[in-house]
Amino acid sequence: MGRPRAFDQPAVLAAATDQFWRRGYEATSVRDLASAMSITGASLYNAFGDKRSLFRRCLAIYLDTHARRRIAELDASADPIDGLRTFFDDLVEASLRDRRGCLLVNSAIEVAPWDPELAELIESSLSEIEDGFYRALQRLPAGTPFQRSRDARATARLMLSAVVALRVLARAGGDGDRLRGIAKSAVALAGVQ
Amino acid sequence: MGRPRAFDQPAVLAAATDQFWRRGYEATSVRDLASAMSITGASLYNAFGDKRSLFRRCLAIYLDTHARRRIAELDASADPIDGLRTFFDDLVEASLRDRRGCLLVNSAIEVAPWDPELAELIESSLSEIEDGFYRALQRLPAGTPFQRSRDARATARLMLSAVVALRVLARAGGDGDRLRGIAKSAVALAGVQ
DNA sequence: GTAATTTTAGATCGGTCGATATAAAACTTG
DNA sequence: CAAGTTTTATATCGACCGATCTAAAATTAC
Repeated sequence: MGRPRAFDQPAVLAAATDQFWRRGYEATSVRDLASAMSITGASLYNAFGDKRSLFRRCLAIYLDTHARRRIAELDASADPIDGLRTFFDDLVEASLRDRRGCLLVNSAIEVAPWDPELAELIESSLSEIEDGFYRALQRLPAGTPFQRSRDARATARLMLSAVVALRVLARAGGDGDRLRGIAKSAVALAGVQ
Repeated sequence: MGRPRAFDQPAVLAAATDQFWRRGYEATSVRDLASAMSITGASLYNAFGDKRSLFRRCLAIYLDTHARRRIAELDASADPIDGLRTFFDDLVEASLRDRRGCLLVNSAIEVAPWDPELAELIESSLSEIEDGFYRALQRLPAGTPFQRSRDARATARLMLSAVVALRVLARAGGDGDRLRGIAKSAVALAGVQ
């Protein structure tokens, strides 16, 4: 069986993800990655293949541990409006605390135009978020002011926009008031206030 | 006073802008730029200084010729709702036709976190867009359904979100239905439908 | 025409890029 | 312990990075 790996795979993948998340794909060199992961370049190529393959694994892990978790919480909320409010409030808080933005959104701009396979992964993740909002809107009681006036699919798409833009603006250094305004309006789309 | 430049400055700046717009800052090399501008590397450095200075000029020109133009048209519209509808319909059309996204939004993600001076330029441009929406909302007649129920500043911020996200999603290859749904909901924020 | 000035073109600087070759070190299996 | 296998560390590959130097070409002012 040969010599076992000396490093903890999930830990070094998390370190690589952090690099890609902060710096982006192009600006992160293999040496940056190896240094952040505390392994050598040879070990990196040996264990993960080339830079792109490593990025793909990091993005997939990110989507599982960050993006899908929030949607699952929204689905699990007893009241959809409470769920939406929690979703956006948490997202604003997290975005103000951590200015890296969202690896999914960052990659949508930097990677998707040049990598059809990753573009498909990114596209399907965005659809998962949109669909999560759509399900929350469908759960609204029949008498809610929302139902009479708006198209649930189009509204879910504007909520997805709010998520994307929150992450972009937070990464660019936007102040908290703007982010909170976006969140407030996004929740209001569901018909409250 | 010496030999005059052989190239057309606005034209080569437009060519450089296109490179940065399509490929991003990091992935565009000085040789890529010189080739696209049909000048040599030495001429580039001679006329525009280093890569960052050239980028700064390209971004400033982009903001003047693309971003501010749309806001001015919104301000000039007779009916604010018509103006908003035209704004978003045109933006969707342009985004589907041209998948480069928006240099401002792309730069907000790639450049702003690492360049405080450019971050300030980007931030103020985003504010100009937000303020344009705010002015349109303020122009709505007093009896409009919008005025009673929503906060104009927060609504303008969600409209800004729609612009940002439209550009991100278009660059990532999102289909037209999603983009049109965002535009529809964004216009509906003003109280119609 | 001459001198001064500026832009050209091409070569090249040290440094870093992604990726790999080599071989020593470390572990499993028999 | 010995054979076999895999991971390590180091050095290095050719290519490209941003930036600059040199010198020829082109134009001005005098």
